[in-house]
Amino acid sequence: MEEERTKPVTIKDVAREAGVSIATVSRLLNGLDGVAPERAQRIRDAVEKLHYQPNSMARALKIRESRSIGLIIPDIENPFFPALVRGVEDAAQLHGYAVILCNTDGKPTREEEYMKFLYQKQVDGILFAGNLDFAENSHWLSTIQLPIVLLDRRIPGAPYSAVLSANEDGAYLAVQHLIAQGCRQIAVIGGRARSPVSNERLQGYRQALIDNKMEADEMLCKEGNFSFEGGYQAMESLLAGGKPFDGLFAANDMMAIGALQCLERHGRKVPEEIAVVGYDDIQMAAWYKPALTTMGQPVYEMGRLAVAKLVEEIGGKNVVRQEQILQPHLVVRQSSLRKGQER
Amino acid sequence: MEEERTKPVTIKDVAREAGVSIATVSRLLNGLDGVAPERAQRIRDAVEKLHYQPNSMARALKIRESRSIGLIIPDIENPFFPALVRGVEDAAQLHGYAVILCNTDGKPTREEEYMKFLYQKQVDGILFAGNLDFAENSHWLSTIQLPIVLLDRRIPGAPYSAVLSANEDGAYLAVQHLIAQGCRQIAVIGGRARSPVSNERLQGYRQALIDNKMEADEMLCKEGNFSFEGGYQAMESLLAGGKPFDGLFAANDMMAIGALQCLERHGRKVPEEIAVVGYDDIQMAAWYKPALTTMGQPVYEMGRLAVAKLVEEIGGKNVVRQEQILQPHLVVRQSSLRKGQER
DNA sequence: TTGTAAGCGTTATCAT
DNA sequence: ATGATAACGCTTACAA
Repeated sequence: MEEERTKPVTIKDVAREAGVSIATVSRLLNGLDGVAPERAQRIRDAVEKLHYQPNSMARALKIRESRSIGLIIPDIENPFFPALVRGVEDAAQLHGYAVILCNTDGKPTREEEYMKFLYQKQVDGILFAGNLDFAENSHWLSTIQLPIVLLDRRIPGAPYSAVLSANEDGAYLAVQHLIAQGCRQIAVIGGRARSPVSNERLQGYRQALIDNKMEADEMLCKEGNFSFEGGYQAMESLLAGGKPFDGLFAANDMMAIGALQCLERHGRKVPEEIAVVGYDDIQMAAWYKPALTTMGQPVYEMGRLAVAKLVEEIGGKNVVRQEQILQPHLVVRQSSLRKGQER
Repeated sequence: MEEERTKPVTIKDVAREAGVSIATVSRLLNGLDGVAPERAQRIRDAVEKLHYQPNSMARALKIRESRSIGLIIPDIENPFFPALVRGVEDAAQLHGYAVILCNTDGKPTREEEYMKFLYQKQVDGILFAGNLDFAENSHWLSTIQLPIVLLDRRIPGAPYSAVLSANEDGAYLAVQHLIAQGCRQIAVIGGRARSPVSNERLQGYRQALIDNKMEADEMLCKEGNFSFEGGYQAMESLLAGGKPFDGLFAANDMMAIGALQCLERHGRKVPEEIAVVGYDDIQMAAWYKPALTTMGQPVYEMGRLAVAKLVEEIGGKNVVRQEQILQPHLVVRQSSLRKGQER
């Protein structure tokens, strides 16, 4: 019935079909007024008939915006990130942006590669949840004029807006809670050494000890790489250290669960002997046994806010650098609950 | 020292800087031979000096390929998908493709919207892990000439290649295992009614019953929407049904864990009273207590293979439609293990 | 209100 | 070996 098309249909085809110029088609499609109703209808019919879909590459090239953003995260398999990604994706879609997902494994080289990749891809902006370690010796990053919003972290010296949660406050609350449960020797497992998130949480831990006139003990401070295995190993080493402790704060839930698993293997009772608090409130925290006390964060909301801020910066207005800091909240569960056991 | 640039640097700038024509620059950058070594070096220096990054939009427009692919999935927060996404992402990156991530919540309308969105974005191909009824959409889908590879599902009537795992076989093995553990009345919780994945697993369940001369009982078959809550509700309804059963096969781990939680609430012993097998082998399956017996799939590998196939189809060669079916494997854990308790 | 035409930054054809 | 130059599909002055 209709002719077979093999080439994609362009604005030219629509114009020809409707018997108008391509400029008129373009105007109508972009919602500019000044197109006669009668021709407007003819154009709409043609669009319909030919299944015309504008080529967004051509459009992007012309108006210099691709309507896509990059999202750089360490690892989508880390249970903290899916909810974040979801928030980003939903908000981006609402604003009409496509999201290009990039996993870096936390490797600085991959972070830099992806930045360049995204820049070439002409993304309008980047949501960055990495460590930016490469930036120190990368003149390149500062020369390009690309809106960047930091997600879930503040990076000292990086001149970008950020959306994050109050990690130091959160850790402080977590440790306060342990103390309120009667813990007197509180061990801690941090994430990667250079990670700002980890450092802030460690800082909150220390501050809580100080405010409660307790001593921070180097032997009770281990590093766990934010992973299950890291948490397990750290606990192994804590136990081997011989220094007694009755509480544990882990800088994320994965490590907390690793530690829990190790404690169980060693026959140590949680929370009776050792009370445990994690961070992030991943799904598993609620389902693990014992259920894990942890700090919840408005992750999805963080994703949304970050997109909103990025879109704002892309728009060019309100380019004030700004940190949006959300408050985490304590979720008390079994792993830290010693009922009426103050001493 | 150098002039400040505010506009992005183009191939023109490089050409001027190197004192050659843009054609020569383009040739060098595209690895075509026929550029004098001396000039080649001048060009490379200019590229370096100006931090030139080719505009991939312009390139895409010209050569009609965007080097990006779309990935459509129901929900990144469902623990099955992160590993899949990871496999896709890694492979895509290796092939030089950007991945545009799209969450649909399993809603056919969103799936269709995203398809069109991606088409406009000029993706070179789509990896589709959704439920869209392709028969209804075949018209516009066939007019656009876009390579599509089905991921983790076979969709009846959809004329596309697919990478998936043998769901029917997997379910069959799972149920066989339950029977080997002595189960005689095996209940089942399926996913969404329209989901091909769910249907195949239910089919495997039924076949195993038939081959063992056991009766499938409608009262022991519930639907759980692939979610934790769905599994919980389904078990609630199973228990309320009054029909006794001593085994459960759930079409995914989330539902299995929901069911486990419900069983625990009701004080039913697993695996002694009821043995449970799930599907997917998500992280949590190993850590839940009791640890969940489940069917593992080479998820990451599926992602990789799907990208490989898609890239192949984009390349235009070997456009034979093809199903790549990977084998799932049984992971026996505590939730189904009745030691020597055959009867 | 409408059309013509000049780009956007590339690649590729054609002379030279 | 190299350089003009014409596309690619779109937006947008500028003219009419």
